[in-house]
Amino acid sequence: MKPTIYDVARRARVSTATVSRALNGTSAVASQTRERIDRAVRALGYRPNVVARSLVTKVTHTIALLLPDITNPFFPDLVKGVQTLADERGYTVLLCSVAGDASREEEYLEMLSAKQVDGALLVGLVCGHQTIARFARHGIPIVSLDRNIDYPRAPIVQVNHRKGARVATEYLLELGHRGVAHISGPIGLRVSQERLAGYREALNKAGIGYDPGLVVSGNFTEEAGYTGIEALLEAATAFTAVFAANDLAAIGATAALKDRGHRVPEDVSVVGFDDIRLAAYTSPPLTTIRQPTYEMGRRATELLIDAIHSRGSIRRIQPVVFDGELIVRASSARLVTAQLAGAV
Amino acid sequence: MKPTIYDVARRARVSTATVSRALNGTSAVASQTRERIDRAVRALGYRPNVVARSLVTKVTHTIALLLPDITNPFFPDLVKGVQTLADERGYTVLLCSVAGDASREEEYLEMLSAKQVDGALLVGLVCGHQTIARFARHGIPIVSLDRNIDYPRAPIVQVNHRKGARVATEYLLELGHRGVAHISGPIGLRVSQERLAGYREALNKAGIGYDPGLVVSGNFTEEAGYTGIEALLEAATAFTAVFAANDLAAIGATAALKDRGHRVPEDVSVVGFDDIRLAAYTSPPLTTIRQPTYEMGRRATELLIDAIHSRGSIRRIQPVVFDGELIVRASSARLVTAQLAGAV
DNA sequence: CTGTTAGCGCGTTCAA
DNA sequence: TTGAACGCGCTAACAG
Repeated sequence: MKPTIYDVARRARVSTATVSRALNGTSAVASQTRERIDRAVRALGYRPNVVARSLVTKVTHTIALLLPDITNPFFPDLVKGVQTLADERGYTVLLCSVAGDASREEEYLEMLSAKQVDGALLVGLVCGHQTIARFARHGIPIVSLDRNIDYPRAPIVQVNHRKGARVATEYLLELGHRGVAHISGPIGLRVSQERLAGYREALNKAGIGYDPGLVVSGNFTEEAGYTGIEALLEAATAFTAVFAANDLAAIGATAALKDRGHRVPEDVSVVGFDDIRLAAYTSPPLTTIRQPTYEMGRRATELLIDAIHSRGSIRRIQPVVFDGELIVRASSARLVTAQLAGAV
Repeated sequence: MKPTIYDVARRARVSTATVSRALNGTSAVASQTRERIDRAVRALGYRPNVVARSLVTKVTHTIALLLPDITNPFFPDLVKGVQTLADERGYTVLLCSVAGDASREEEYLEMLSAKQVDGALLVGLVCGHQTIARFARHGIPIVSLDRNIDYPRAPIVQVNHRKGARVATEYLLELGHRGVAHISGPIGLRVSQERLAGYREALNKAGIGYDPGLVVSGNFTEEAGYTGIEALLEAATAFTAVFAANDLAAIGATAALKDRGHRVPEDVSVVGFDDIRLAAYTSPPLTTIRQPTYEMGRRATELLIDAIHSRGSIRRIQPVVFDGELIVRASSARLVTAQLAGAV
């Protein structure tokens, strides 16, 4: 049987209250008493039962991290950031993959409330605002990452998708490209809309009219990038560059272009978004917008833990927004006149 | 305030014991009583406090997953497998990144015991056997993934590294290569040793003497692959192929070869190990040995949960070993005679 | 500085 | 089929 605080108390000839005080530093304990207790603890190999402790203190030192799918290359770095900061602050993290399924998200949220987690980090959830609000009303602090939510007291951390997309598109424009296609994410997602908006802003500023025929929507997968290019090629509107809403789609797009006999970047330039690890190693290496995912994970967790400690006394916080950074690699190149004739 | 079982009992005009029985199906309750309880539960939005429940039942329905570093591309799929099965069985997973640091591993193990997790999945830990044994003696079931441990009652899941390495090397040999270099992992790790052993077995079977000058050790990183090739080139022992102990190293090796003006695979063939997602997209796409990581995660978790349910009545289980699968891509090619002259 | 006494929210005897 | 009473292991008053 594992020793309890009672065993320690008996061995050290004190009350359990004193043991508790010695262990938690709650109030002063005579140094000789403390020593007797320490000895007893060591002799018995005693470790406080945190479940019992949580029952009375109401804190579990556990935070939940909800995200769609850990295998999305965008997430591991984020998780590491969360993990690292949680660790520094003495928290432990419960990982929940919700698979982009609203009902699963809701189930998990309910369970977390039952599990008495101290806080939750919500990444890219798709469930309705009221689901989140209901959860938050349980009194559990939340931080939303990469997703706007209505709940007023929840800090939000996100990247400036619009600006990143604009920078990417402007870069392509500066290289001389005029026919710039875009493979967007799911049209329902704010992220997709923002990136599309950034793309349009850049075109606008350059005095180039927006051509819906140059935009296809996908779902952030390689397949979507591939079929997106196919659709674009069918549509027959000429283009010499494509800005994909994420790296995976850009990679699929590159594959499709190659399969159709177009060289990247000689015939068509490709730019992605995210700078997943893979991006540096594709053929050709992918020009993209880097998201500081590790840092975002850290920052979001920091906000969450701060919120936990300030127990409700949180004023509405300004969203923390990170800027993406253009990483130029070999998948993009300056437009040359010969290229125009062969524009696809 | 969140409603407790007492609130439900009062509202349904029964005792808390009856509410408990109705909720858990522990023993029969009259259908009309049950209905009153159900109504009360819904009206109050009651959810049992699992912390309190755990204190008495001693089970938390939580398992811990300890691994070195989630950003290692080898892990996300594994985590997903774990996650998926845990979910199916009603378990939740606590993620712990131990960073390949033995003392951190030990700290975590202690904490997990205090947190009363029901079981732990240990992946690639580096701490001593006695540390694990001490933890296991707390009565917490463990499953070791990709790491042998002495503790007799712990199931082990692993891939046949030796066989995979042998298959990879044999493949290179079949392509006609004779000078096959190897970039190993840290020499202290069993994984590294096994893969090295597989490499040697293949050479042996082909009647090729083992040349220590063709083997350099790294640490499974791209950098290690890069510097490994540099060292190999300095050493001046000619080779036309290299088998890297993992994909990351293979990618680094490829980069180094290219930087030195050698073409892959025309001048040197490269084969990796793991088949991380990235492998299909490098330039050239990497030939490698695929590990069924998702399936391994599932299986390991299944074993763990079975162990939890059979509470100690577990006999020593045979290790579950998965075979790797050779995935041929463009980084490897048949040796041509012209190549021999230019062997590096 | 220390001990006594109450709970925290549940599951689980033991009677009825 | 139900309720009263107790205990899980711990922290938090309140005295002394």
